[in-house]
Amino acid sequence: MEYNFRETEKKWQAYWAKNKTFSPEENLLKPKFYSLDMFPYPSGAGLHVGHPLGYIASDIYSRYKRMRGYNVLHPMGYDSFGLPAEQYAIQTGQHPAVTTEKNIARYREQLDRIGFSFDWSREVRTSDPSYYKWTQWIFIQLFHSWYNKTSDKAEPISTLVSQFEKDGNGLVHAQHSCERTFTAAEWKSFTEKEQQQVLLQYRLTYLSDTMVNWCPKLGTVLANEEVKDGLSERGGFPVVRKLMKQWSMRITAYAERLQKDLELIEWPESIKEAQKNWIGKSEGSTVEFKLDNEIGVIEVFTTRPDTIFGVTFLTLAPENELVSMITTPDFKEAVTAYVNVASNRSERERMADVKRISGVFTGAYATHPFSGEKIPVWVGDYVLAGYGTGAVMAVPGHDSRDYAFAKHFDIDIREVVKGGDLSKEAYEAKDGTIINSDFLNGLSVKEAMAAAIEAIEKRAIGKRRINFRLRDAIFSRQRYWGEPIPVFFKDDVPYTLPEEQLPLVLPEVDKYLPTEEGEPPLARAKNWQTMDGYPLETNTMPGWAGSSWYFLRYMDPHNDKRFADEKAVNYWKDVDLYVGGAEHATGHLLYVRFWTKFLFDMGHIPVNEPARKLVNQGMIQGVSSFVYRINGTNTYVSHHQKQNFETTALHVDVSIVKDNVLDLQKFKAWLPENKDAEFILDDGNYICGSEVEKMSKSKHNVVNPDEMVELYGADTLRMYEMFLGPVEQSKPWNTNGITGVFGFIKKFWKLFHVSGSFAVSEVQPSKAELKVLHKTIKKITDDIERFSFNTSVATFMICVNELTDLKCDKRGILEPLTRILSPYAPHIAEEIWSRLGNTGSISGVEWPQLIEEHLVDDAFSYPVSFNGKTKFNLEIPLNLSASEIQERVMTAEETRKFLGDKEVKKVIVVPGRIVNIVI
RNA sequence: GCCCACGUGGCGAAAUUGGUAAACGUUGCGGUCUCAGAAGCCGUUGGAGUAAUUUCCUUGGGAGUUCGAGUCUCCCCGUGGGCACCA
Repeated sequence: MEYNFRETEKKWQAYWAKNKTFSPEENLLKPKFYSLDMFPYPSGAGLHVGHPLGYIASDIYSRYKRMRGYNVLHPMGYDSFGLPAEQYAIQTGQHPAVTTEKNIARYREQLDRIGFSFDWSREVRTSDPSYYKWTQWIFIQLFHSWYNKTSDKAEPISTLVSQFEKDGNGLVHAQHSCERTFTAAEWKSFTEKEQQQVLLQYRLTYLSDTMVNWCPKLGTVLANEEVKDGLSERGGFPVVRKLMKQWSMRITAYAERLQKDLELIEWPESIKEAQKNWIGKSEGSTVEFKLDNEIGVIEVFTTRPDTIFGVTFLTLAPENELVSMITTPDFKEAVTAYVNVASNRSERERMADVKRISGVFTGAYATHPFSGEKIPVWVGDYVLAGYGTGAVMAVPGHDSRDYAFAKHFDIDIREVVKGGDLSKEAYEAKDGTIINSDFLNGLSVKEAMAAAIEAIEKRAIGKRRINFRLRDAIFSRQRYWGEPIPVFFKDDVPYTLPEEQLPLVLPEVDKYLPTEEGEPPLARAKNWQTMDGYPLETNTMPGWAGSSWYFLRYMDPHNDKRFADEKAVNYWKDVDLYVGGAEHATGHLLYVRFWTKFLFDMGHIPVNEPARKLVNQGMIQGVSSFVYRINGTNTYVSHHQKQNFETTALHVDVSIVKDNVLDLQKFKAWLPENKDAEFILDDGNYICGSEVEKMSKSKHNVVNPDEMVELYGADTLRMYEMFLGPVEQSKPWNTNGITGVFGFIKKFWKLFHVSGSFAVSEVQPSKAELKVLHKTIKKITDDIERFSFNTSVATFMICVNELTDLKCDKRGILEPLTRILSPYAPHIAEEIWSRLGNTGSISGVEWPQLIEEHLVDDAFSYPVSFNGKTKFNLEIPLNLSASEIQERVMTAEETRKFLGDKEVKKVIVVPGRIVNIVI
């Protein structure tokens, strides 16, 4: 009679696998629902209790949608290229493919035990050649494409070549990095090599000398989002700026669309906001300032053209080429010294030093285009070479950086927008009236902006312009464990491999380290370096390449003719529900949008965005335990006495700590160096310190789900993880409440038992029982639709308690209840479903119908308060449905008996709630 | 510095459109069962007053809108996240 979850869960997991219960049908007439989880990187630490949080939520939703008649695609796979496997390989000499395979097997085993409804026949692995064949194929498509700003989409490179042949590049409106202009005749006179070099500067993936984030310790370049505060995200090693020949992806071509299309998708505001910040669109104008002595002009970019009359100096970035040209002899020495110091400072130093103001006067002057005033030109490292034009018009009155600079060097500060107090700080608000500004006087900031831009354009000294903070994404990595870039070099110019030669398989190497000459590990491979005698590219792709299109591969994962068949792509289209962590906001989630838009432009897929709805699951954090070692000794001091000593806090494995008390025997056995450890105790116990942190192997705070499944079963684990709180919220893992959920499963099982044996009654349910059932159906349906699974668990508990009180044993109630429980606790639901005499899986059964009449009470009687005093009970006729009553407006006549002669216009009744009285 | 989110019992939390705040679980306390324990089961558990039906207070702080505010508006405080010399 006791519910045997171990046996039952194993039985049904085997059943699902054998019957392929969760493979979607080949039925294109049925509506589709594509439910996707971000696939995991299979790390050596195995799956921890944080991973399943999002997977459980999407699994509940997927199972629900299946019962609602949708053809559901719910796949899972592995993001199996990555740095940890490679670093492990460097240390042990073991091939990353071997460790990855082992880790995947472990993940799979752990995932299976939780009872997910994944269609494993569609599993993908990014490190599998049959998969990365198509990652390489997409790379080749990007290589052979350019971004035409006129049509506002990517086009084949051939359309660009024909424009060059017709008109040269003067009229081409493209996203590119080509600095020369040429005519059609010149184009035709170019050698093959010259033409290829030009084309490279237009391709959507291109090779160029780029300032990159070089991490010497990791021996590789890193993308901007892999660098945090001048240190590598993985490992925390210093990162320096370095000029290197690198592949990049021209994501900047899509900046505008990536920003604008955020409006079309149902993603969390915080993610949209993060992407907007990252893209960093700013609208403004360029302005030219003519330099004295006919040297030329300084072009600046400003978002505040309205403050142009407040300009009292110009500042150039130290790297700006103009600096050496304009500096007058008197200032040469100082300027050269300053530029040298600035260029030698590392990115990290410059960031750490934001507060320090530095700069130097060049001796040169420019003329203000409107007032004709002489404006001094300075050099300052607060101006970035890589943004805008590398030069700014300084308006100290209305920009805090210019203000600080002017104060420091005692430069004139001029007020041109009314509203602030310039003796204290710059007035940056875009709100106020323009003063001291000639033809702009009296206008608002907004009006002045438009007027100033108009005047600038009229005089042809500048143009309206939009700048983006977004940079092109560096695409090469000097690593082994990644997709080889399908490119060879002829005459130093890159060419892509013929598509029929894909995949370009990762070669074997003797060591996973760079060569002595500093070439990437792939340069070690024998019989690899050439393609018809031409050398192959030895860089590999970054981690995000494989994950930027995997959602498409699941649609048709075994196709070797196309990344996915057209029919499949047109049916499944895009992801309806995407669940994953918010840490990918400006990485994966931006790149997958970029590649989707590109594939859409080229006509390969019918959608412009990869995922309609995104839900971020929170992180389940670990509670780390600490021991305190007295410095220079092998003595550990208990938490409360540690302030008396100089100690170092060390992470200790959470499995040998219970309620903050350390198991001393286990601690001694844990690590060899602990064998002779001594302790200073509190009341005979060693008390550990604790802290909430991210779960990770190195912090020894990882809790695996296996243990929970073993103790309480998968259904309890699933419901408990949901019960912990909203899916979106991060929270530390604790098992305090799990007995409550475990008790629920047991009580539910008990409902089906009469004196020890399984039985249900065929008697018609009572009114009260039907009310409990339909209340629950309504609540659970609402909860699932709005992704509020924690409240569902509470609802189930209330329902079971009420039915237990009613001693309900009727099939008419218990059978539909089993159905709505099945997405949450599928194993016990399947078992009951089969014991009730049904064949087949409960997962294909229809979701029970909600009958609203059952929710209506026999009589409504509401306590009503009026003016905080008058109290009476208001009764409402029974013959109205719940929704009718909700909207029912009572007439004055009906209410007069309660409120006497007061003039009551109407009374609004909300079932179960207060009444609104309008007088 | 800028942008965003959040702040409710001892704890995790609920309150869906502005409508009885604290559902559900846990912890603690009391009881029942037991040789004993585990597991069940029953009662109680925001604060204050009361012998008691019951009354008053309470959603970080302050103000406002409203018949009515945890929910809406403004200011302040605190926590978390994103961006960070981006002109």
